[in-house]
Amino acid sequence: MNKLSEKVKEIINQIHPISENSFIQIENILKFETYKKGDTVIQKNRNNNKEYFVLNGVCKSYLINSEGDEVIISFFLEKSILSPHSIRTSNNISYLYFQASTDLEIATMNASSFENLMITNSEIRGFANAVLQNELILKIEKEIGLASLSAKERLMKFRERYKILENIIPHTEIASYLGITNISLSRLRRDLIK
Amino acid sequence: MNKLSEKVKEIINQIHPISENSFIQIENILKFETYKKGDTVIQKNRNNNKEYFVLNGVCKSYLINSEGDEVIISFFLEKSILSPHSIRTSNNISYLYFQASTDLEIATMNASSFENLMITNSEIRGFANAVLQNELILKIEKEIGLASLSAKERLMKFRERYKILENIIPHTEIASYLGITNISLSRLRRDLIK
DNA sequence: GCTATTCATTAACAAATGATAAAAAGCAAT
DNA sequence: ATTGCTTTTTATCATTTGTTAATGAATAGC
Repeated sequence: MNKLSEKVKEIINQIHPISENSFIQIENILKFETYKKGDTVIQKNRNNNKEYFVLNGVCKSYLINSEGDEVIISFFLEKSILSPHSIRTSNNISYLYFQASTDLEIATMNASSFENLMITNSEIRGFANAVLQNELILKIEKEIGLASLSAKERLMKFRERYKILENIIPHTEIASYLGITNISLSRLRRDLIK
Repeated sequence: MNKLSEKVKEIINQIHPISENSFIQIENILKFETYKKGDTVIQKNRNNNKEYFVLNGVCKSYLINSEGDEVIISFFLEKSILSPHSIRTSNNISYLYFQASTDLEIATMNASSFENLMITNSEIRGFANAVLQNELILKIEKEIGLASLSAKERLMKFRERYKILENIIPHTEIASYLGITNISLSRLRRDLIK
């Protein structure tokens, strides 16, 4: 097995361990892609029929709000899975942008092929459900943070979860993710040094 | 077909129309329950193996944050579907509270039976995926609201979506849902009268 | 190395939101 | 109707966060 497949296996087993046999079924439909920093991985309102594993680098998802500003929804670090196809598309049309925040190495699967594996293999179905659960748990945690924590507390939590990002990603994007202005972020960074 | 089944059919077709034949498969596993205002529908950390349709009344989901406060996550109005089992439980253990905000009429399905229908019937699978998508879309919309709108704008959006709620639900809960204090909510209500 | 450009910080002030406390309004039980 | 209890509003003041503008730091391209 090549090194990249190995990494996919690691990601899967970290979320929901599956048998070697089940993994081989997944491996058979894996493809690999690379993106340069700034490249669009998935374009909003365009066709998309893939599932994604982030093997190396950082990817972000975002939307444009009614005032025309980018709102960062999520960061996907190395060794993680992008939001599953079933919830980020409707009729294969994406309703989010996904963009490479750094150079990216990615593994993909055809979403229909994966859906077929899910149907026939209960282990893989279990894995897919675990991914869905994790997605929602993350969203709820973020929601609770936005609804009930101060900006300073949100930044502290962000630092726990996304240690490296603060040195890699433009602060404007981190601020957007946290729901504050980049000026506020700068102020909080100073306050937290003390 | 009884009136309650009819209502379930309406809910399903509003989200993702399915054939009469597919609906009958669902109807076969429907059960009906009622709750009094204030009753717990699903208890956090307890076993749960059901899917839910809200036929009448309003249900809320919430969590207790680290400061011990209730944080309202969602409201489920009449003719809607509770967050699907797959994403609100792990090994059938719920990680959210669901409570009746008003007297409730509910239809339930055994989640495992429904999963089997999903596996064998692609229409029902399509319906289930549509429910998942809607769930995530709602979450993202809420997230964007919390991250990029003022409290006043969030209240205005809330009023568009949940017209009736402001006269039914304690304002403390609405405030919690909006991520503000009930005092702020009261202030905003006054400001918006002008 | 230099310049242009973007990104991050700082300052000063304005606006929004929170905290506390008290008053008013609504509601339920008698 | 009266009492007691809960919810909502109002007022005052403190704190947080946003806005605008200016400065400083980092970076890419030449």
